[in-house]
Amino acid sequence: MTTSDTTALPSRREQNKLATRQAIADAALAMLRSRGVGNFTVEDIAEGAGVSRRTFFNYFPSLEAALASVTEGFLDHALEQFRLRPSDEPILDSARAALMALADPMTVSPMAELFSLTHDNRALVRSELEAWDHCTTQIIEAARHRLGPDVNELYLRALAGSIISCGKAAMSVWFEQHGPDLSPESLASLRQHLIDAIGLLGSGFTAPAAHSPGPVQNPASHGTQPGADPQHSA
Amino acid sequence: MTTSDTTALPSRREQNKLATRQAIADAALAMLRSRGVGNFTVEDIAEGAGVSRRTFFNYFPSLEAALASVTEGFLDHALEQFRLRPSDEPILDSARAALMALADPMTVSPMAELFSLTHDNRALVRSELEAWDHCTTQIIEAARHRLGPDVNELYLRALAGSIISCGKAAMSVWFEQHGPDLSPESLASLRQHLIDAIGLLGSGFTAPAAHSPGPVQNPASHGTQPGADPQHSA
DNA sequence: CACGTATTTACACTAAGTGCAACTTTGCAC
DNA sequence: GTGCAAAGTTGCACTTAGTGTAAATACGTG
Repeated sequence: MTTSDTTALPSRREQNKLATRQAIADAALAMLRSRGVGNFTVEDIAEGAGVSRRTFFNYFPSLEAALASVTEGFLDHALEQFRLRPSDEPILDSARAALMALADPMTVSPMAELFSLTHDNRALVRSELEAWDHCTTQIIEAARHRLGPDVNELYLRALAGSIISCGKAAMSVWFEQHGPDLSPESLASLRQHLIDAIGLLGSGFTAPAAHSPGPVQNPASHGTQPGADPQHSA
Repeated sequence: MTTSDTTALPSRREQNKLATRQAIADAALAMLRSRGVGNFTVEDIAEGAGVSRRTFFNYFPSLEAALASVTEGFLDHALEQFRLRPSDEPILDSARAALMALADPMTVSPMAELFSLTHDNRALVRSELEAWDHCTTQIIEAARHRLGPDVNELYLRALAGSIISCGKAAMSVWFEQHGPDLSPESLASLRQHLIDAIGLLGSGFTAPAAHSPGPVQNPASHGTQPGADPQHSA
């Protein structure tokens, strides 16, 4: 308690660690930008961050992990929103609201860049998957906490996994359509994809629909309205 | 086309390759069994398979990949079942049927062993995730093929991802409850979990329910029936 | 059997990741 | 400020992963 700060004081040491970590992550992204995937080493990143190779490994277990920290930040943001939702809100509504926070320019920007730069790399994709998976377990924890200790474990995991899958689906479709375009229109489209995906989840995927259903107004606030007729055969 | 065989003839060379691949995968699993995760190298596996280290890398890009081939085989089996379903069947019904094939002793056995042996390894888990993810894209392809080229891409991806998530959830809950127990009762429980998970998905997760709802008879054959009342607020 | 092609292997090399001990910085008490 | 202990950084040595290349071996076919 040297200086009674307004909010949590990370104590110089913590601050420095955070700064170093960020410097490394930034350097990694910079390398990715300038040299392209696979054309630089951990040593390059360390040098770019003004730190020794050994220190790099004190912060990240691998080159890929350093890049995946972007995704982690992205997802942590959504997670935080989720935790802030009132606990009597239907879970899918909370999920929708949390995902909505991702469609903010500042938040998607690094993610979109990472998307466009990695696209086709094996090891990178693995680390991305790990980040999404970690987010899933966090949602499970948050939801368990919200719903009490007696919730059906299967319900919890299937739901959390599906929510994440919907988020991933929306992101990937959006990116495929708009690339790294962050214009308001593009972001509106991302938001709509997120809404639609959660809508599909809430209605049990009863409406295959045709190609792009266009910006349908969010059908109902309590997203679980099932589609009118379950005409999903060919 | 040297010999017009009844079905695809793998031609000695192909056979050998397959055999080598299998020998390597087997050796990897054997090492995992005998030494535990992290206590053996690629060289050990190669030696165990009677093959050079370089040859190992001709077949698998990493040690983890060799182990994940178990998971791949497991999921490929389900995928195959999925592709065999009539194309006018509701997708969730097909998914349930395909997942059901996983609850066969011969099929789960290696998977269950892998589960029990890896449990807590970082790199291993990454490769597992990759396998599930690969399966997701395969489902997307299969579903796209089934539903025609005009399906909403978001629908496709969100659905495929959710199906996989439900399968994963069922597997993990089952394993946590039963460990590597492959008795008929245990397998019946796995089947029920898979049915329940797809049921939840089909009904838009409208029923948090309490702990273990017990073996509910599969509610309806056309799995997409939404729950009676969408009462999912608190 | 002989020949062309596919596969395996040995070898060499770069880079990942880790343990350890020396060194530097920070937080804190006096 | 000075000193000290704890936390963090670095260099070094070492094992293992993963890849390129060219020689050797096995296979399929005439």
